[in-house]
Amino acid sequence: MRLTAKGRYAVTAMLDLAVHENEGPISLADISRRQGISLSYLEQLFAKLRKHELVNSVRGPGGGYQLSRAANQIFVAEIVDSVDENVDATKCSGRADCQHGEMCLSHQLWSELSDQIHQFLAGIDLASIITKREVAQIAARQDAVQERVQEDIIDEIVKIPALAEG
Amino acid sequence: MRLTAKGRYAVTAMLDLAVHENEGPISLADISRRQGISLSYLEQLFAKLRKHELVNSVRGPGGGYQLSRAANQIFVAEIVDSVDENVDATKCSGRADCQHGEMCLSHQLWSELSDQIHQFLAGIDLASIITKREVAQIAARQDAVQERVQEDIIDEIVKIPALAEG
DNA sequence: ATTTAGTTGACTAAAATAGTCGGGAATAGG
DNA sequence: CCTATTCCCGACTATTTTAGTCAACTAAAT
Repeated sequence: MRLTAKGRYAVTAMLDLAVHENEGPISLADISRRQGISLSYLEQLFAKLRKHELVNSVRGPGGGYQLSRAANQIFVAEIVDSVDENVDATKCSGRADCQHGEMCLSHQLWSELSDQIHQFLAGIDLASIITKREVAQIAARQDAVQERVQEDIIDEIVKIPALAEG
Repeated sequence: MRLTAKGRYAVTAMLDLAVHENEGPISLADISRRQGISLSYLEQLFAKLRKHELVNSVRGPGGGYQLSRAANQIFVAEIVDSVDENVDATKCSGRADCQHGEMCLSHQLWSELSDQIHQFLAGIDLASIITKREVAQIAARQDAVQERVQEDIIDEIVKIPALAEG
């Protein structure tokens, strides 16, 4: 899972499409003007978004792009994955350094964390970002989860005898 | 919030420190060997981690680095922020394109999403990553949250009359 | 036909990434 | 004191990614 300006551009552009969903096809020129992203760069990004079937294209005058599905069925993780061409560098397949058992530990740990982040973004759709209240609700739930996690961690810590004296 | 290989290296190295927490100072040479990250690159990363007071250094033979706090008090978001030198490109301060009200909408939406991701990573500490069971528990709860969100979405969808026929 | 707008591919400037090199300074052990 | 180890620091470099340009082409609407 990678999260760069490229992914931000893609999500921003998709949000622009979602916001203007009921205005027919939206041209890249419009998005370029509104979001301050160069037209040619948008072309590259939308080539990938189209390939991954996140948008439909309409050619000719009055043409442009539309979301391929309802905004609440398009998730942030899909968008980011589409433009990032995940080469997945977290696997240490074939790496000479990564054969001796313990060595892969951190890689594996990161991989798990990475999955968490991906799942998190896979649960956020464009519609929920736009209707701000929903985002706030997700945030509230998220906070609740984290509070519970932290409580549990503290529980575990006090159980460790070695840490009794600090 | 950015998430690149650089941040992964930093988190991986910090996890290595956390795993070997009770073995005294850990040299960068050790981390380099174990994690397959070049020594000089680690030096750059640890210069930043030290500047942000996430690690302490011990010079001389037998020296190395140690976590500055307990592993359960060091959070992934801190590590990533330290090495990424957040220049925060999401704000459209001074941008000529971003003065006309509606234009900033997507930027703002992304900014909120970015905050979500940051909060998510700010709730995950090194210790909880290492004790795998806890990670699994977090994952399970995360799934539960996502299920609820998805259920809610489905609830909303069935309420939309226009979608009754598909 | 002409214009609009997507499609494609090659190319490029600038930045970030990942790493190198070479010298320092602190410190433990002999 | 000397030496090996290790952090510390800055300059330098190769590679990759980012972001963008350019040009030619195809589809469709008027």
